[in-house]
Amino acid sequence: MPKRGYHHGNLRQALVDAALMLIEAKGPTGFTLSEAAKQAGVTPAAVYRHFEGREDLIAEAARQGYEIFADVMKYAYDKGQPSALAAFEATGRAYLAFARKYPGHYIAMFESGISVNRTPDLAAVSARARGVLEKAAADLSEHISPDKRPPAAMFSAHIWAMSHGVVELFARTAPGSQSPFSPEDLLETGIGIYLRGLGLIKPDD
Amino acid sequence: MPKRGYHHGNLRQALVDAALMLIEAKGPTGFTLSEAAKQAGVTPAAVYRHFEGREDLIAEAARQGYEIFADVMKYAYDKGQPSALAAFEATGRAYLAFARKYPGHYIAMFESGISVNRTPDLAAVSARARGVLEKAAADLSEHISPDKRPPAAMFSAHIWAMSHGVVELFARTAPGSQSPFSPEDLLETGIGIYLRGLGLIKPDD
DNA sequence: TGTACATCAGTGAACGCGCGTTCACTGATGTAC
DNA sequence: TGTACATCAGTGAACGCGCGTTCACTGATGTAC
Repeated sequence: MPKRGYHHGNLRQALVDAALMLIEAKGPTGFTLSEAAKQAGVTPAAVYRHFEGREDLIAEAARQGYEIFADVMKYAYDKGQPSALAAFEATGRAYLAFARKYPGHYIAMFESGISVNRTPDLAAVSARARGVLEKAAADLSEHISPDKRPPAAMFSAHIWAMSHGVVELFARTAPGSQSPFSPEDLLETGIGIYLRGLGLIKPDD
Repeated sequence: MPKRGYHHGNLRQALVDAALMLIEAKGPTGFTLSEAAKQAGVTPAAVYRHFEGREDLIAEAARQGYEIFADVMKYAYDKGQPSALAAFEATGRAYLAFARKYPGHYIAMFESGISVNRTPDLAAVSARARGVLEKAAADLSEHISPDKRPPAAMFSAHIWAMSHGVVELFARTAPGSQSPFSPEDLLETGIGIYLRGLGLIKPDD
């Protein structure tokens, strides 16, 4: 911690970080402006130099989350190239890894109730994230014979839903309490079975 | 609305109903004891004749939700008999139907942050609900050759996760805004592809 | 290099609010005789 | 059938609390000359 005089130096980001910690620790409900300010070593009123209010601060936390999320997904996608299948599976793993590594961001993004259409910024970055997943799905979709190919947006939605469901139901609780399987295993096998259903993995592989 | 004297008559249930309405309308955060009391036409203090406090009231709402949920799932399961496949698919549809029809209960159960282990009652009824899904999965699992059969608890978890994900991501927003597919279609096709992956549906069906 | 001044980022006191909860109370209901 | 009394379900006033937000302010910083 650098010495701190009257001026903070980087209060804006310090507040976002504090908000993320609080959200992670106590849920989006538990987060309060005052506490975030206190944790950043500053009066509640100081927050208003940098944000319009409580909601605005959460939105910024979510925005940064989407930014990281989109990057992470893109990186996984690229790494899986040139195999469409490998790229797709990698994004699935990346989803869960993101939720685990950035729980505060994840909660701000998906559980805080802030709308993705709150600001153009937020809408843009969330669209970018969704775009990566849909691109991965579209690539993969090329390998399915056209007559039995579901829309790419549909199966990217399936995978997104399963990933989100695994996070919410099985990755959030005390380890091992909810289910005998790790979230990673659950998602890996789930996606595997699903892809087999699409004929993209050999039945006996 | 029956006439109301000094005594309410059925305040306990009236409070639960008010809580459900409020939760549905404003999320688990928006719900307050005082407002629920007001909506039931009663002083906030009266709540304490029937509940230990705010949390206790939410827990009761969740408990009633699990009760309905378990019944609904069981009914769907029974209706699908004697076909294990039909029974399983019916429970999937019932899941989504429940989330749609009882949004307040659903939120109280899965998004309010109350622990299922809060009381023995709550734990029991939630276990009953999960039991139905696992039974349906176990039945179905009989039709998979033993050497390539995943644990029943695992694929019931897969389906639960996908169902929950569909509800959270696609069934909660303004109709049609989030996705070009209806949640029902999404879940139906998703489960279909998944079951095909397990070899339980013919590849070209 | 030194000084005057504009700009900016924080303070701290105050606000009104609605919350959950408590308490002594009172009005209504039901039951024993 | 009537009366006394116990029980119960509500009232209403009060509480302390922490919240988000506002305001006039002041201390620190940077820049023009």
